[in-house]
Amino acid sequence: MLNLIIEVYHTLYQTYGPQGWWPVGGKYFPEQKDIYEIIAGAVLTQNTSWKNASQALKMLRQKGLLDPERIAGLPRNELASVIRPSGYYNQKAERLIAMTTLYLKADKDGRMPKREELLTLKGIGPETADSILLYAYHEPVFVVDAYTKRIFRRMGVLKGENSYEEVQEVFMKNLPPDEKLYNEYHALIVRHAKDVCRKNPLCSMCVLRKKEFCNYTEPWQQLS
DNA sequence: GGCCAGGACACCA
DNA sequence: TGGTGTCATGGC
Repeated sequence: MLNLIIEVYHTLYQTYGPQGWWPVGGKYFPEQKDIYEIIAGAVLTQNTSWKNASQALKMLRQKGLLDPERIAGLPRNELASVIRPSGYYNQKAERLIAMTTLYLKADKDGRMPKREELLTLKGIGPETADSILLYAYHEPVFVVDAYTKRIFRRMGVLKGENSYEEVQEVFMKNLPPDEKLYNEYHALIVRHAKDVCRKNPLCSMCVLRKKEFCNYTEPWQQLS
């Protein structure tokens, strides 16, 4: 299992190369985007294409609102109308204001928000919380999403484990705690799922791995 | 014109 | 716990 999870990473990286998700940043990449912008992006992209989310970010920037102090004090309706392109704008406006308030509180204390704190906010679930910790604060936390579960279940790596934390544990036990690795791996999974998984009736990994270990068949294939 | 995206939550059995 | 409905725009 250990080799498999690492091997898949290398295969994906060799196939697609670096995905350039939120800049790896920190001391390694000084041009890193502002932490707050990454946080806002994480909320705005929930169940939404990055194109739509970035449109909303652009609107915020144009109006000079990509600023936690201003967003925290903005009426929900006003914020909602600005972030409209990201969809779910009423929900997201409320979530973004709550998230921003927590960000400011932590920042004032010179620290980062804790995972438990993030999860107490309505609308911040495990994936968004971990995305914020990983992509904004460079914490070595593996981000699990629906693609991860689907792909690795098809491959047989995941079997019974279903909950977010269970799946996360499988990856973190089998990978070194390297935030740059986690950053790239998650982005590569999303890239591959979009490129191949969705368009191919067979397991996506079959394409990369030449059907060496995948025995997945779609339900309609089992019938015939 | 239908499908779905870098989710989360309330509600129900 | 597991399944389903809801939130909503814009790109393909």
